Amino acid sequence: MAGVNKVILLGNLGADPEVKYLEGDNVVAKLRLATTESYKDKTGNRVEQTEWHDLEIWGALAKVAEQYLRKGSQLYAEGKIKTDSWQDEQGQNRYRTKIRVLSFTMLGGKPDGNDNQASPQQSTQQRPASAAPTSAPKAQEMVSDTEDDDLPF
Amino acid sequence: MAGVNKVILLGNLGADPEVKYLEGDNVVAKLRLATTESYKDKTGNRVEQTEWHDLEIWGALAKVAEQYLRKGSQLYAEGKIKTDSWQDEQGQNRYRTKIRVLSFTMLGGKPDGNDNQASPQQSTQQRPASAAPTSAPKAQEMVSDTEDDDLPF
Amino acid sequence: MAGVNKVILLGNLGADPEVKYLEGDNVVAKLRLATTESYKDKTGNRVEQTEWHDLEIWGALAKVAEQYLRKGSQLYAEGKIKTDSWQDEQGQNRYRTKIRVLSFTMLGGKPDGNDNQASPQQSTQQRPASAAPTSAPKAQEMVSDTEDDDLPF
Amino acid sequence: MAGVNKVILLGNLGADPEVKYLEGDNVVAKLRLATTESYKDKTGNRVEQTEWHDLEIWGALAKVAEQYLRKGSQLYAEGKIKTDSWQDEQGQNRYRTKIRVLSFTMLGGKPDGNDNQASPQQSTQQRPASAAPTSAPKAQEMVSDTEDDDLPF
DNA sequence: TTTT
DNA sequence: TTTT
Repeated sequence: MAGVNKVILLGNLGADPEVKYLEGDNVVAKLRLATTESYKDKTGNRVEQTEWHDLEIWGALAKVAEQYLRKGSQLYAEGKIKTDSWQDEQGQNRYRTKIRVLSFTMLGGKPDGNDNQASPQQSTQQRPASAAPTSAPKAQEMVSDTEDDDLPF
Repeated sequence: MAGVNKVILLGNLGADPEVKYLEGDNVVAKLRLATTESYKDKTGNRVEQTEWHDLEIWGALAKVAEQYLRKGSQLYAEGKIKTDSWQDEQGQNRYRTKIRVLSFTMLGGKPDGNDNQASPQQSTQQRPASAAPTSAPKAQEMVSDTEDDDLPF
Repeated sequence: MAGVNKVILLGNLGADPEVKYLEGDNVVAKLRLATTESYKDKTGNRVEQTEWHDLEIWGALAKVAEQYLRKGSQLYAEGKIKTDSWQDEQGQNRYRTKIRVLSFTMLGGKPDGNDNQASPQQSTQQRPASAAPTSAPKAQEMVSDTEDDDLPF
Repeated sequence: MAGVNKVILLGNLGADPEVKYLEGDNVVAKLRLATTESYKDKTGNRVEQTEWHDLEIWGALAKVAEQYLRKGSQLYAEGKIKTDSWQDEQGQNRYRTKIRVLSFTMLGGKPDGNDNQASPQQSTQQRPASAAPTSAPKAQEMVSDTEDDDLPF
């Protein structure tokens, strides 16, 4: 049966995106996103609880993330849950769950550091010139993974 | 900042719920849910990809799950992502991600086995009499976690 | 700023889809979907409240709806809210809100009538032969609007 | 059958909230929220399309909205669709759809006007003293409708 | 007008 | 380990 596997997150980045350029013009960006929930415990004290999420963004979307997202950025993201499993050296099953982001939009949060946004020059330097998007979306657009990418997952 | 951490799943149970009655009248039900996605690969062949999710349900909701859900049941669930982390014996960081279900509704899928639904007697036997819900929801209602439960997580 | 306008519905169809074939090979299917909520009022009585939604599905998705959905079908749908407004003959502002469905999946609900599913022959008769999908999705797949359709809305 | 009727919106307010204090300590806040979508048309031009939504917030949540939300505020909101219908003087069926907000969180967007947030004094003046919340949430918390309110809808 |  |  067709299923639904949908995640909606709104939070802040714990660090700048980590971007890797792979063979075949593939790109992946990894993000750490914190979602904080605040509630009152039974004694009436306000408690904050933060959950950290590993996000993975592929393709053209990853380049947008690289260009616009920074540590501290406030982000709305939609995606799906993916759990990798493997056996470690001790023969034990290991699991790691991440969110495959399919679309996101940057919100008003102010990123960390001096530049409130990386200059195109800067980020171009970190990647092959051929990877430069010909028509980059603006910073505050909803960008979507077209999923016509034939990535190996 | 207040965040959003929301998961929406629709799939089928891989096994009957595992229910544990804890001290202090707490109950937890653990479920394995499969969400299957079907798409065409680049050669035009239809491919099915199944993702397995660990669901955790607490309190009165867990009792409803115990009573009505079975291996094969089709389920719509909403909840949030929670990742537990700890150090194993080798001192390595270990992670396990689950979905804390906050509401669910059972869909038309036919559960496995002879009884299409566990009899109240059966499931009552597995738990302290005091835990019997005075006014159980019907099978196909949207049931919600009130979260006034002060559970330790 | 980029926004989010997302609707998630799970309910039953109040009638068969109404399908119209337009010029230029466009197709639109209109559905009426009921979502029922059940809760206890202050006197402890269980109350059911049903909300009716106007769904609109375009393109290839509409053809899938025509082929597989029937009065009574249980449906999970995602889409976005669209409100049309116009002035009536009295010069008053009129509004009508509908859900533009972008993907859906048919659930286990049993449709009405003798056939539990319209035969392809039947539904083909109602539309131009050229509109027949070359590779129709199966009934219980998640089908998505590609939105490369350049429709006038 | 239990259904799902869920709306997720992220956008900006077109005006300050309109708040009404009703008998029996009930409060309702009405908001106009714009969600903007941006895409490229077939000629490659970027097009912006804005959808306006009527939001309705009840009870304690309404008071938080009154206190913190302003024209221009960026808002994430969850709720459900409600359509009112009635007959007008000409005997015609009329419909009006709104979103009953069940939780929201204010994002980083800067509200319009001189004060970036209404002072408690200001907003207290507009309402009966008895309506003052004893322990107001902070501006950027996710606030939720408890729905134990027995409102007539 | 659906469903349980 | 589910489902179609």
